[in-house]
Amino acid sequence: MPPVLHGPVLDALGRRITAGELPAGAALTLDGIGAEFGVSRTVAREAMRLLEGLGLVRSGPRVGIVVLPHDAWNVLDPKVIAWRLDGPGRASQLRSLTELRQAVEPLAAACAARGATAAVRDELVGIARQMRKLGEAGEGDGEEFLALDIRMHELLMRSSGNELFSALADVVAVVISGRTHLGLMPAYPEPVALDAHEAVASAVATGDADAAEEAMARIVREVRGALDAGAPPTR
Amino acid sequence: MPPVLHGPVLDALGRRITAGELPAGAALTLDGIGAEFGVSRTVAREAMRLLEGLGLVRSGPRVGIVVLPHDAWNVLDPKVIAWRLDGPGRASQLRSLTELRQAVEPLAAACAARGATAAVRDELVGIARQMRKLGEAGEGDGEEFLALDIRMHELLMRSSGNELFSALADVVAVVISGRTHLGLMPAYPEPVALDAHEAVASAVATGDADAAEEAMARIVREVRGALDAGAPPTR
DNA sequence: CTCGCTCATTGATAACATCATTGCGCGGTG
DNA sequence: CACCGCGCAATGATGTTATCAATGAGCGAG
Repeated sequence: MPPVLHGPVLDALGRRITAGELPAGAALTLDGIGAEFGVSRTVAREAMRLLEGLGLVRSGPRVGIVVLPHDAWNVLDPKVIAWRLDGPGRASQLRSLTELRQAVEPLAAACAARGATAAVRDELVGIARQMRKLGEAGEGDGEEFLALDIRMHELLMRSSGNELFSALADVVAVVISGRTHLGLMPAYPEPVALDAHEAVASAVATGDADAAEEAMARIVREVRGALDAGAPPTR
Repeated sequence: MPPVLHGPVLDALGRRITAGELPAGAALTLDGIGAEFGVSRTVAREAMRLLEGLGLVRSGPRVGIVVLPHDAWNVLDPKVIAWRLDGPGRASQLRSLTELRQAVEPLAAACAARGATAAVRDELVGIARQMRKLGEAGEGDGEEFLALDIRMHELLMRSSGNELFSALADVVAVVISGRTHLGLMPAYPEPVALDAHEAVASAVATGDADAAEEAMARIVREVRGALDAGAPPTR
């Protein structure tokens, strides 16, 4: 894919705004953007349109491009989420997203238990087995364990039969990855987490929706507990 | 607000794509769009960029603008949701969204019970009281009852203290409204629904998170049951 | 069958016209 | 003299058009 010119501009501005470096009410102009990034007004305009579509800015004659307050942002858009997970609000964003996971993943697991294909059920069981092996070997904070963890949650979300849950699969993947790379992951995972992952896999494999939901709720509760312990609420 | 020129173009194309009128793989050209809507290439391009940002299309030199398969769409974006709630996939979209509500609203209610302001707690109790009055008077399918219903759910989502839940408040409002206007609302609401709404309000008022969560789960279960009865699953 | 050419179509820039918004200054008034 | 309202001009977005560069899909030649 050719690196489209407005891409870097959009990215830079998006980061600045979501990081709070450009606070609500701050004003930009197309000429200013064009001059700073060395691009034409047209490119600056396209980046601005995208930002407008994300609810980050509003533009009007004479006023230029004004940054909107954060409650106007499309906080569910993957781009916005990615930007915020990079900036200073990382911990807070991780907490919000984990809360969303807490709401969605148990139900998604229940749906998957009802609708997953045989291939998916098999893969889940295999993943859970490997996770236990790695976890008991002290590789609970390694990349391989992380990949399995992500794969399992992604499989569950995408097999839920609900496109809205599927759309959240990438977000969940980023959150899981963020937790590991923030160093919140113990080298030896809590046995309760390994048990719960196995329980989810076998519940989905046998089509037991209630058990899958309950086991997944245990997983997410543990995640949230670890997060709170590592970074106490600052609200 | 001045009717920006690319707005109608974006809207029309978005509807066509989400409605399936332009299937995945269909190709457009900027000149074609410009000619059809009587706008310049620049405006057509801006509309296209927005569509690209929503994951509906991809564009490249020589290939024109190609419609992407639906699993690339930003199905959580409010614009996409609104379009799909209008088109032929309305019932299916309503089911998906209700499932999302089922996941999110109970937890949001629990959070609200922990963090809502005194003013919000009072308003919730008042709303529940009015809802019962209207419901028992046979106004359960009226606009006034609908407005109260929406207001209550919106208040809860926005008082959850989680911006991601807040962002879903509009979506929930549209879903509730859609249910009424699809004629799935009984003139006399189920007494269980009125009871549950009152239970949520009083649980939040007293700060009982568990009770709020449980009562909200009852509400959403009832909603989903009504939806399934009115439009049996076609998956 | 494969390589390479061609041309349609997007990507990007520039110059220009238009128009809404806003802030400032002018004049009138209490 | 202070204050308020009105209109005007500066500003910057919106939209159009023209032009060139880049690219890649399809086709034709070898």
